[in-house]
Amino acid sequence: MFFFEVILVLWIMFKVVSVIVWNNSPFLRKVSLSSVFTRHKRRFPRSKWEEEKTDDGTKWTFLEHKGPVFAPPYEPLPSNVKFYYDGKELKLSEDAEEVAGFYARMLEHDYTTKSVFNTNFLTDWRKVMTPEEAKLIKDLSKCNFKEMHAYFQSVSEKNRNRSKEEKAALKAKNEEIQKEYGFCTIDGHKEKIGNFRIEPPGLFRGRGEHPKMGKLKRRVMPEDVLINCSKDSKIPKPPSGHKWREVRHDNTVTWLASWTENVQQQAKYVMLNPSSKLKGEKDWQKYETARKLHKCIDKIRENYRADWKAKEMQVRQRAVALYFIDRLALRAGNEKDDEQADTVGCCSLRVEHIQLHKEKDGKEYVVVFDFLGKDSIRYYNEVPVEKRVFKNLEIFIENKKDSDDLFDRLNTQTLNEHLKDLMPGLTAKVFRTYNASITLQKQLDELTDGDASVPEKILAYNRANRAVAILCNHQRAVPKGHSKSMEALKEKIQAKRDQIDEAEEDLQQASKAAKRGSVKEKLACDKKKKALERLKDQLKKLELQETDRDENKTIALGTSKLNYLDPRISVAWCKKHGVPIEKIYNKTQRDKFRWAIDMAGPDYVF
DNA sequence: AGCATCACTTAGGAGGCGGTTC
DNA sequence: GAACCGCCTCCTAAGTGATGCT
Repeated sequence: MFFFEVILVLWIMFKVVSVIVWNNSPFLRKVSLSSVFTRHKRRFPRSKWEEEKTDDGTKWTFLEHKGPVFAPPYEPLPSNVKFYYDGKELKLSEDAEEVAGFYARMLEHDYTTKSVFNTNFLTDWRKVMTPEEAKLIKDLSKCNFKEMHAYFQSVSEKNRNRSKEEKAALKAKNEEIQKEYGFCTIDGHKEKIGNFRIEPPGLFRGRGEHPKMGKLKRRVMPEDVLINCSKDSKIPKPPSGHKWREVRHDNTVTWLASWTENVQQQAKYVMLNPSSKLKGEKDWQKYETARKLHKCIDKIRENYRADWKAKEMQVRQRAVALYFIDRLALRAGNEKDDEQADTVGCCSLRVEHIQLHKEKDGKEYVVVFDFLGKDSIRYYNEVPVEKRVFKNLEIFIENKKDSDDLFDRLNTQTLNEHLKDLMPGLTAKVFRTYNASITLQKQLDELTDGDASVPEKILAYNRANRAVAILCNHQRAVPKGHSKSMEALKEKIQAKRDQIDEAEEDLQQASKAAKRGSVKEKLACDKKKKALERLKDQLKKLELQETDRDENKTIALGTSKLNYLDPRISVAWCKKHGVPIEKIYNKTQRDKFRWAIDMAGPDYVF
């Protein structure tokens, strides 16, 4: 019976903590009493039924907007810009010309060297041709797009060289559109919309070896578009002569408009900007879930380590997968069909993606991961693991082909179901958020010297950020001309050093003169001292810049900053160390994280 | 149960812009 | 005052995970 008392006490404690956490929500402060009450009711359902009834996933009660902005209509080429087939000039029909233009623009891109891209393009292009055109044009290598390509280049050149007035006029026009279509009214607040422009037609640019690359993404018409808004709002007007596919009033979703894209048959949505309350609240919740994981992570780790010895193979696989997700911040790895690029995450790893080494480079039980993850970004990592993990992996790959699933008894659904039992709201992706944020916090503690200058502190911050980006495998292409710009920087540094040497000699002379000399000479000496100090400061700055830039060349910091790092950690660090928040977050980021900037004091801990 | 669908978050690249440097 | 360069914004693809449907 003691057992039940413990459970009861724990339950009450949990409830009390929930109320405290809930009432600390930055989003609650300006909310009316009635909605607090609604929320309160939602947190304390009297029954399962009432929970379902009240926590019905309502996202808004009023939503009004002007609908999306459509891509401008096609402008035919000037008649002097010609297309040739098999050496002969050919005037294309408008539709065929437009699609040819999509290809012509990409002539210098890598895509046009890929046969999948070219085949898909030709197939789809021929579908929009007139029967005569389609009869003639059967071989892409006989197509000459060069004049079209040159024309587009000249147009963008002209655009770049627009006069000040033209640029200003264009900017004003864009702001006008932004003002009219870029905002909506949701529950009494004016909020920015994220993507209010409908995607223009073009050629599908899948990432990696995508089987659909080069296919035609056709023009979206109002007749394709679903509008979502309040019944009692001003319903957006479709462009004249057109009508919407449907107008609905679904307040259980957050999108304002949607359509289905024709290449992959995927829904696309017009949604709110990250600065909106709706998105901010969701973001805050995400970090609160991750903090909850922090509180029980030790238990969960214990739990999966124990499961490495489980009798059931499914449980063992689950435990090893979870270990990878936790320790290496791997993604869950949903199944994919073969209409997409072949990429994997943890649960979809295949035997061919790992190598087992009993010993490698002096380390025992090393697992080498080598696979393409999201966006076909390569994940390569040599990881020494516990012996038990290693032995399990040996069992998992026994009698399997390279192309077989490593975790054949496991998928993301079963994994997430298990996680839900360990902690409410826990899914595989929470581990990524958790490990990213906790890593930032630990690294900041470790790397920040309280006495250092602000630029040095910022370097420390970037290094902590970088540690997270490496953990999450956030990569980018090496910027064009990186090595060149590094050399230039090195030269600059050398020049600065020479300058300093010179200035030092100068100063020595001046100080000699000052010792015996006049007031004037003393002043001159002081001046030189200051000049030297300035030079040294500049050198330090340059050297910091050098380290920062080189360490960063293949690592993208933005993704983790935007999606994985609890902003309150960064805000607290800034406040604690006197670093202006603008040094860490730009305008967009400050808008997105306003809730955290307002909320976190210097003592916030994740 | 097993899938398809839906909604929403996470992701890197392109291209423009604005600051810096010569 | 032009060239250069890095950063920022926009864009949209590619994930995750819940829910709906058969």
